[in-house]
Amino acid sequence: MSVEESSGVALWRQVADGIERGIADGRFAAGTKLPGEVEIAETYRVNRHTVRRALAALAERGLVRAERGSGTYVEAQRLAYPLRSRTRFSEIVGASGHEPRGQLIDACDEIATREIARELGLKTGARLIRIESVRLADRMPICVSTTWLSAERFPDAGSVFGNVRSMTKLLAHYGVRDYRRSSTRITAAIADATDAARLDLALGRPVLVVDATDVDPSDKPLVTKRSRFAAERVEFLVENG
Amino acid sequence: MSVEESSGVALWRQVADGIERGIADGRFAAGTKLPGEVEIAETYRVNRHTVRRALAALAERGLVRAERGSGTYVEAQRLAYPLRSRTRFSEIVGASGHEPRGQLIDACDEIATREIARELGLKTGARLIRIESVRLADRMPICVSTTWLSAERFPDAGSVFGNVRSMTKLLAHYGVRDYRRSSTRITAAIADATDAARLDLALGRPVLVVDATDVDPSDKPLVTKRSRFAAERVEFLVENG
DNA sequence: CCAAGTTGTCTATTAGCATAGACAACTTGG
DNA sequence: CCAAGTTGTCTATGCTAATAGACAACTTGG
Repeated sequence: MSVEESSGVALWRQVADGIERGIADGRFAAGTKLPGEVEIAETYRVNRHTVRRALAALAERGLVRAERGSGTYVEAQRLAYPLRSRTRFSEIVGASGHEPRGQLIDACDEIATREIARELGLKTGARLIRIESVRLADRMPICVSTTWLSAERFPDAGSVFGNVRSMTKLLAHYGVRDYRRSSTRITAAIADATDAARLDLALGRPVLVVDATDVDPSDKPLVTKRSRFAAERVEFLVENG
Repeated sequence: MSVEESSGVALWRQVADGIERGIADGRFAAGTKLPGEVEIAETYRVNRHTVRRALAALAERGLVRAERGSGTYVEAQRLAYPLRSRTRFSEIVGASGHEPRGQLIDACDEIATREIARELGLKTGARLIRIESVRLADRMPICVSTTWLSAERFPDAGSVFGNVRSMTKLLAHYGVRDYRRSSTRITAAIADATDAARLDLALGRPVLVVDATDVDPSDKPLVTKRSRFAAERVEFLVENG
């Protein structure tokens, strides 16, 4: 709690480290409000601006989030999202102790572009169903996905998804007992207005853009999708070897 | 080896920590010369003045010692000197992996002052033998001692010490099989010219002044002494409880 | 709607950090 | 004794840290 003088470690850094330790050891639980800046300043006996510098450093790293007029909150721990051959949103979220949910935003017919046709092993111009959905952990939106399936193989997929609210269940509905992730490409972008609204995210926040294709056990492509994850809510884990 | 920018940790502190780690893991052995300030500055890619700040911090803590015109040296680790009931210079030094040595400087007869007489349980004016000696670990002087013994009980103690060069052996020579430290008083002073010469110490460096009396198993006083330790070479350990 | 409490932003000042260059003072090896 | 290399000290400059105060913008609870 106390700060050292002339130690070669900046005061704001000492305060930031102190708060981070408080978050790590549970004194400041995820989602709760930190003490006000003035109170923190009194606790550490530093100027309020020094506290603000410390909080800014923590916010930069995504550990806390300041809400003007209200307070500064401990960010929920990022959802650990392993990228394996077997990648299932509901399983990953469930395993981390949260309740996975899916929500249909829109479903419509579309014609395959060359890229999507190649991913799905179809011919350019083949009939597709495009599903826009958002997936949540508890009530926190994690990602929005645009999913393409062959309209021939999965007729009426849109309304099916609207009922089961899960891609795994949708595929099971069409007799697909198992599938796996064949390819994953990751990049990042800035949330546009649509992303921001759907993810309940501030405009301009980073999103992780994931292009992925799932295939059945005989490597035949089933679905291809582009998902946009709220970067501050997830952390992809790539298992090497 | 590399330095971080805008981390809230001052550059000089990062450099100091780096050097300290080098000392701790043996890359810079005790007693050896550190690279020159210019070389260190190039290694860490900082200004020489920043290196000097780092070295000053280490010197302040006694880890290094700068010698003008020559270089900056890693201070030998301080000798751990436990202050117990059983305090034997040769045992303590030997246990820490160094070779203990004693050296007679001078021995003469003296008349007991009131203070020394009280310590030794004699009458003021009793005949004493005073021994001036220096004790070393390997070849490094650790302390100079002035030792008083009863001339009646330990006749010719001076020449005996000159031969055995150890207080324990001197006492054994007179049939004392065991003894223990009964009292120890510690204070500090500045090395005078005599201390400095005998301890191979710079003038003005601090010395630890220890007044102690050893007694036999029946608590009869044997010897009393005043020792002056080179403070930068020892570290007294007081075992509490 | 209001008052209290919160974060956000601005100006200003002081102190320390880091850099740069120059030279003095000293040691060492030849 | 000299030259090279070392630490010590001085001046100077630009930048960041830390402090202080004031006010704006916003949220919350009553």
